[in-house]
Amino acid sequence: MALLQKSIEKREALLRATLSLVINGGIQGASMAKVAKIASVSPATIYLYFESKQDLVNQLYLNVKTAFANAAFENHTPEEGVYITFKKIWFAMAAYKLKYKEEASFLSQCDNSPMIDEATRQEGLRALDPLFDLWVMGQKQAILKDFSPYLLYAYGIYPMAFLMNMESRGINPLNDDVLEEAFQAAWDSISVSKS
Amino acid sequence: MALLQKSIEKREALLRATLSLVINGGIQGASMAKVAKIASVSPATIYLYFESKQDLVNQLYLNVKTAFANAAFENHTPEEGVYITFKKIWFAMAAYKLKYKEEASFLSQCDNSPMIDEATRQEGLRALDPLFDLWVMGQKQAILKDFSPYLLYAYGIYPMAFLMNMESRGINPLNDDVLEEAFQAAWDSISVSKS
DNA sequence: TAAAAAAGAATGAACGTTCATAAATTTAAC
DNA sequence: GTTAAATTTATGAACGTTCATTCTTTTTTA
Repeated sequence: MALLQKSIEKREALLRATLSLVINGGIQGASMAKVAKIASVSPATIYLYFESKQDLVNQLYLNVKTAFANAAFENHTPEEGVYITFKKIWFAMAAYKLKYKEEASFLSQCDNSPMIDEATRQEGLRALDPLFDLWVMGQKQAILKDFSPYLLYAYGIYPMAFLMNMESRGINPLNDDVLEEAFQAAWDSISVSKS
Repeated sequence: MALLQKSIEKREALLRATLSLVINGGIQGASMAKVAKIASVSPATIYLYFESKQDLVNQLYLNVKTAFANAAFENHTPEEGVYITFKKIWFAMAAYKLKYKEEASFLSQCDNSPMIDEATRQEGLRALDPLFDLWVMGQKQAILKDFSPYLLYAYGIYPMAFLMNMESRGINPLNDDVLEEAFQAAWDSISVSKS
């Protein structure tokens, strides 16, 4: 038990080391030697926990994506209606990204680069299933536009990544007012207009 | 003159080679040796045209970003009003991204990774100045929401990158109808609602 | 023939990964 | 309950390769 605990800690230290290196220098900035050094471990030890560098990065991706989804759906209560539920998810996602900036930056880096296996990417996407269910529910009730789930995601969620990037670089700081504006824009883009 | 022409061609061959390697394997997939081979040139020759690998990638970024902006503002006629002008820009951008998928994929890869110098990134952003002018114009006329330019960009333009990624992976094919829907979502998100 | 451009070979450093070995832990015997 | 064998876990050095870049030489151009 103590052993298992120790193993888990070492595994997580390796994942954390990889995360911090990737966000600062991309995947080519995260060499196995550097990862090992930061995690206070021999390079060879990494291979007791991960098959390869690719496996290490894939698992990091799944880890972070899952944590993100867990945060997003922490108080998931679809019975409260589409608008309230979406708003909760949206702000929970924003809160996660603001709290865990490194993780958020890593995820947005992964989404547009060939760094992650396509299979792993697909697996990660499944963590967002509750959101896709909500799309369907909203469309049945004629609250959400009759768009493909990806189009709804592109406008409902994806822009957050851009805002977080700008926030991280200090270009466009986020506060509660800006967040409210952003949410309003998201809702206006995906919801059926009331005119 | 013939020499200059030849030089320009060789330079462009190098940029093209880099582009195709980066989009398929990220920046670490684009080794100088591979770039040289694809451009039918010795590795040493690259250094007659570019200072370093970083310089090569930076210049590629500026090249592509400029071409993108040129396409976006090709028929730029702000005197036609905010809505028409934005719609023209939006569809011109979409057309460029659909026609030059490799370039579009490269740009979206650059935007979320530390692959490009911050200074170069800033320089590239300036190519989009006409769009930012349009934001101001729209806000003065109370047509566009009173958001920061980045927030307007996040919802007006940025989602396109996501849609193009999905299109490229064959996950969510784009046709004229989907494009119209996407534009509608963009406009609804950034424009003052008519209620 | 002088200068510029390009080539290929060579550079040391860094890469991901593996190897033989050493330390730590568990198991088994008494 | 102690000890010794067996097994697991971890190591640092070393592997062959590939990296970005440079050096020397050859080819092309003016």
